[in-house]
Parts: sequence; C-alpha cells; structure tokens
Amino acid sequence: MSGPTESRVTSKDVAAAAGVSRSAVSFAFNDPAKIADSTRQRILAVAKELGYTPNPVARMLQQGRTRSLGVLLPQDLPQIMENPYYSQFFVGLGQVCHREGLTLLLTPPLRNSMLKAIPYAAVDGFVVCGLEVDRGEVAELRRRGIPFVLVDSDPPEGVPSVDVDDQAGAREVVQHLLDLGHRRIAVISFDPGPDKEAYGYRGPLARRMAGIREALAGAGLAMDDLPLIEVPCTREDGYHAAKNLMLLDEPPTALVTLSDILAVGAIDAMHDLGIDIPGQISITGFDDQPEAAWVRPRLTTVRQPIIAKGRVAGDFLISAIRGETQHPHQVLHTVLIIRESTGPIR
Amino acid sequence: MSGPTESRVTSKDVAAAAGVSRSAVSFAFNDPAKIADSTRQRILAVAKELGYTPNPVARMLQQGRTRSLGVLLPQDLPQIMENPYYSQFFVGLGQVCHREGLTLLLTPPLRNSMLKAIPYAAVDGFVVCGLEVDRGEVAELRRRGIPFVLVDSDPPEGVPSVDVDDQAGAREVVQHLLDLGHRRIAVISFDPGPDKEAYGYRGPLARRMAGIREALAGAGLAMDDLPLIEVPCTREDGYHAAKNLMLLDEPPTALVTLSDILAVGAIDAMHDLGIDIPGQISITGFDDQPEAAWVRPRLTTVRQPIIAKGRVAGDFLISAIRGETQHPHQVLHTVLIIRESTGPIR
DNA sequence: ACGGTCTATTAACACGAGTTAGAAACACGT
DNA sequence: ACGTGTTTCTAACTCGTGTTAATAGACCGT
Repeated sequence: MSGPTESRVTSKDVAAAAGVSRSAVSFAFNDPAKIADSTRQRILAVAKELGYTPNPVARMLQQGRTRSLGVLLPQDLPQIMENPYYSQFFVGLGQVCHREGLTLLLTPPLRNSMLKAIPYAAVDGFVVCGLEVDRGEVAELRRRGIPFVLVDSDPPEGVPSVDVDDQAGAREVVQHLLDLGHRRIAVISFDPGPDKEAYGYRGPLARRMAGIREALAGAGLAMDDLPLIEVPCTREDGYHAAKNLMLLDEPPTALVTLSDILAVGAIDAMHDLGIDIPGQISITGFDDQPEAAWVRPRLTTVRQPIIAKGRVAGDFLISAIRGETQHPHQVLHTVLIIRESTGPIR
Repeated sequence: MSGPTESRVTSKDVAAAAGVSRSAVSFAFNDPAKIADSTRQRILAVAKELGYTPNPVARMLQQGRTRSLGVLLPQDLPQIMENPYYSQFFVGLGQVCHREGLTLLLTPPLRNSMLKAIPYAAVDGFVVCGLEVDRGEVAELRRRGIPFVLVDSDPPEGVPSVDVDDQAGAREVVQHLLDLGHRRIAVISFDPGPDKEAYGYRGPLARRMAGIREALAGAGLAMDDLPLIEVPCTREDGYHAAKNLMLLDEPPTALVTLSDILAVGAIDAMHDLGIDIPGQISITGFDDQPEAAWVRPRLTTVRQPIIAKGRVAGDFLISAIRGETQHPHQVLHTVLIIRESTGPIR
C-alpha cells in the first residue's frame, strides 16, 4: 500500500536512488547529449519507478518563464463568466494560446483591486481588460517589466493596445435612427461605475457617448435634449429602464442601448406594454452578441469583432513577450447590423 | 529617462539600497513584529522608491502554494470557450475562486494530451473535466500529490468526484416521448471520439445511452430498433443529421438529441423542410442551455445544474487542498423541462 | 608507461523569495 | 563589573530546478 500523502518526489530522490548526482538526472531529461545513453536509460527507469516529474514552479523560477498568459479582469470571475462578451474574447485569446501551447490564467481583482492582483500571478504577460481608470496598474506592470497589452481602455502613448472604433459604431447607429426620421431618441447606458464622478466617462463608454453626440450634432440636436438612464448591465435593468422611459410625458420613438443585454430587456418591456417594435418604437443594441439574432424582432445592433479583438490582443502580447519593442495600437472596425428592431417613424 | 528594459528589482536590490540584509526586507513586508519600526519604514520607503514587488513564482516555490486552481480540460481553449456549457461551469467554479481569493488556470491538452499538460501547471489542485478514458492522468495526479476532483467522468473509487444523473435525465425525456405515443424515435448523439472503438461508451454519454435504453425497454423497444447518428457537437452537424433522418423510408416522429446545440440545428432543419414542430415531429435537447429558451418553438430538454456542478467541484477541491481526506462523490439531479418542441403523436 | 584528448559526471552556483538559529548591541538590576 | 534579558539584525539554510565550470576517468597512440 503506497501511502496516499507520500511526499512529492524530487530530482534529489531520483539521483539518490539511481546512484548519480542531481545534475545527471536533469541532463537525462533535458540534454541527452551530455550523458551516456546507458546511465540515461537507468535514470529514466528509476524516475518512472518513483513517479518523478519535475516541479513546474521550480522550473518556472529557474527559466524565468511560465508558459501562461494572464488576463487581468475588471470584475469577479462569476460576473465575467456570465458575460457572453468575455466568452467570445476568450475564444480569440484561446486561439493564440492554442497556437503557442500556452495556458490561460484568469486573474480577477483581489480585494476589489486589479492592482493588488498583479503580484500574485505567475504569468509571462498580461492582457489587461477594461482598465478605464488607471490606478497605477500600468506603472506597476511597467516597472515590474511584465509585457502587457491594454484592451478597451484609454490607451496612453507607448503601450501596446487594442480597441474598437466605438465612436464610429455609435455614430452610425444613431445616424441610422435619424435617417429613419427619429428625433425623440432615448439612451440606456450601462453604469459607468463610481469613477464617473471623479473622472467623467472613460474608455469605450466615453467613445460611444461621443459618437452619439456627434451624430446628434449633425441633426442639430444635443445630448442634453435626450433622456438618459444609466443602469447596471443586466437584462432586468434594461427592462425597467425601458418601461420608465415609456412613462415620460413625451415618450421616445427610438431607444439606443449601449449593450445587447439591455436591448433584450427593453424588448421584453415593450412586449409586456403591448408596444410594437419597430412599428411604435425602434430599439438598437451594441456588440452583436448571439442573443441579438435570437430575440424577436431580431435586433439591429453594432457588431464589434470580439473574437478578433482577443486574437489581436494575444498576438500583440506574444510579440511583446518575445521582446519586440514596437508598441502597436490597433483599432478594429465596427459594422452596423440592421435587422428588424428598427423602422421608420410614423 | 528610466530605461524600458530595466531588469527586475529583487529584494537583494532593496536590501543593498537600504543598507540592510535581505532578511530584513522580507520581515519588513511579512513580519513587522520582528523588526524595528524605524528601519521598517526606511525599507518600505526604499522599496517603493525602487518599485519593488516580490516575485510571485519565487514565493510560490518557497511557500508551496500557488493560490490558483487549475482546470484540466479535454479540448483546446477555443473549442472550450465556444461551448456555453463551460461558461456556466466556470461561473460556478468562479464563485468558489471569488470566495477564496484564488485565480483560475485554464489548462488545455498539450500536444493533444491532458496528461502532458499536467506537469506544466502551477496550481494548488485540479478540477479534471470530461476525463472519459483515463490514460494515466489519475495516477499522475495521485503520485504527484496534487489534490483533484473528477467531473463528468466514470469516477473510480476513492476519488472526489461530481457528476450528474445523466441516466435518469435521459430516461425521463425518452419516457416523456413514449408517454406522448411516440415509437419511431431517432437519436442524434454527439461524437464519442476515437475511444469508442477501444472502450465503448464512457462517462456521461454512456449513462445517457443507458437511460435511453432503460426507458425503451419499458416499452418493449430496443436501442437497435432506432436510427442513431453520431456527429460532432455543432449546430451544423445537428442540422444535417436531422435532415438525413427525415429522408429515411419511415421517418421518425420524435428526435432525441443529446445536446441542445444539436437540437437547435435540428429545429433549423425542420424549419427548412417545412415540417411542423411539434405537430409533425417532436424534438428534445439536453443540458438546458440558454439557447433552449430562445429558439422557437422553445425546446423541451433535460436541465442539468451546471453552475451548481462547478461550485460543488470547487468546494470539493478546496476541501481536498485543505487536506481533508474524505472522498466525496456527489451526483446532482436533472430536471425535465417541458416546453413547446414536444407534443402527442398524431 | 606516459602525456594527451575526449567523455561522463559532479560540485557549485543561480533563480528570488521565506524562515530559523544565533550573533551583536544595548538596558537593567545587583 | 558582571550576568541576565531583550531587542534588532543577519548569516545560512530551505524550496526544486537548470546550467556552467571543473574533475575524474577511460581511451588512444607512441
């Protein structure tokens, strides 16, 4: 009966059992040329017998590489995993990991701080997601010498980054509504978080807002003329926000939501209120997540290439890890997907 | 201008700059009681000045813990991430990580081998997913002394494991069809992989097949009487399989699929063929993934508690890591969700 | 038998931390 | 002045690996 809590067997144990030095064991595994084939075979046999496998952490320390990429996330794991956006992003990132033979370490905030999570992660580099307000994360990664890529942020100069042209996307979708004759347009935005007070809008949200403003300006409208509701990004919140908007004295004829999830909730609300889409109201989403094509009516939305974003972020990170010193900054395009949830005003 | 490739600063550098020993630096950070407060402040100041943060890998090696859980996966990352099943599973596992303050390391097969991936992962324990044919993974983890939990497998004795009562689920859904009067039932199964030849059905697939067989037996039918198609688990494959089944001389009146994805494809096929669901054919899924409630008609399916499975697996792993020597084996229940895609034979 | 070349093997170090035992410095009471 | 006790710091070890420089030994030709 081999004890269940047998202490882990190290290369020292193998060396002792085979009657050689520790170095010989290492050579047997890593550098067959430096050792006689007969003793190599003997060492390997003993190693197998004892069930020896090198300790990954020790090897990481010695080699200075971990063979895994880190993703520094802005929310806790359950929230991230519930969000289909990240599923797609991880598909793209996963393609790179697969190609390079790397693992993926998901690093949520530690005690509500992305910064605090950094020093505990054993990775070769970080993809930093949704860092809208930099609380020292960039400086920390920089001086620590860890390669990293910023995604969905306000990228400072000299840092590799990947973003999407949120502004153009928002502009186009609002322009689409204007072209259909809508003027009373309401906006349902996802919550900018507590940082809005101190910093105003940041990152993708700021760009989307700017895009909306830009399109409105072309029609002689201002943001302040429109009702705006900010809620957490769940279906229920979209539902309630939309319902409340329809109770206004002059209810909107079009609803611009900044996320498909909110739009789906809004569609539910209209359904319950007996309001026809797009006959009485037009609704738009953002992201083009799978739900957008499932709901009825199918959702007009702004598609952003999430999988490509993940893949490009991974590629940039790989090249940063390889020591290439360029700092590429790529902005991916959005596409307006017109489906059935928008129509002309009547 | 601080150089960009400044070599990482270690505790030795801090010690030298502060004129103390390395140990003092360590104490300043970890054990304030063992050092004079004045020098502690000085060390911390110097450390901050130099931008020192302890190396996570070195600490892991010394402390013998990594503060991260591993998930040993049966497929490559892109495939995993495309699969909504795993998104839900990771939500449950993420809850545990969040509670315990741990990170999550996704470990796909290395060169097509789960076994080979094990020695490269720096984790405190593994959740092993979908290990249907054990090629030494269990032995490897055991002798390495790494705690682990098996999920969706054929768990051997003395190993913590979490499973779902697939057999009961399959039995009930087939019974439901039998109760509706169906006798010509076809099965679309996901591909059992190349191991079927050598080992036959294994794991959840084996249990689901057994459940089907069991229900059929009650009605005096045998598995061999039914058409069975095995395909990879994608929507397109479900589509083509369903279409082919309808071309048979005596087409089935009910379609049992072993995954919602396949069922959704089958629904598409019936739509294209102009066959009414559930008027002319009944279709059932398995898992109750979000799509099941989105498609029209809404899918009758077997719900398995995926999030709970992830959470229980995480809990078992945590207690195994804590050294508790029980080997719990939990089987979660399924629920038959009857929606609109099944109806009485006519 | 001897110097030389070549090969198999090992001792010693590096990676970067945490930790134990003990030395040095100082205060105190007698 | 001496022993005792306390505080403050450090030398030296640990974790488990990979790698370099040096040693021991075998083999060869003359």
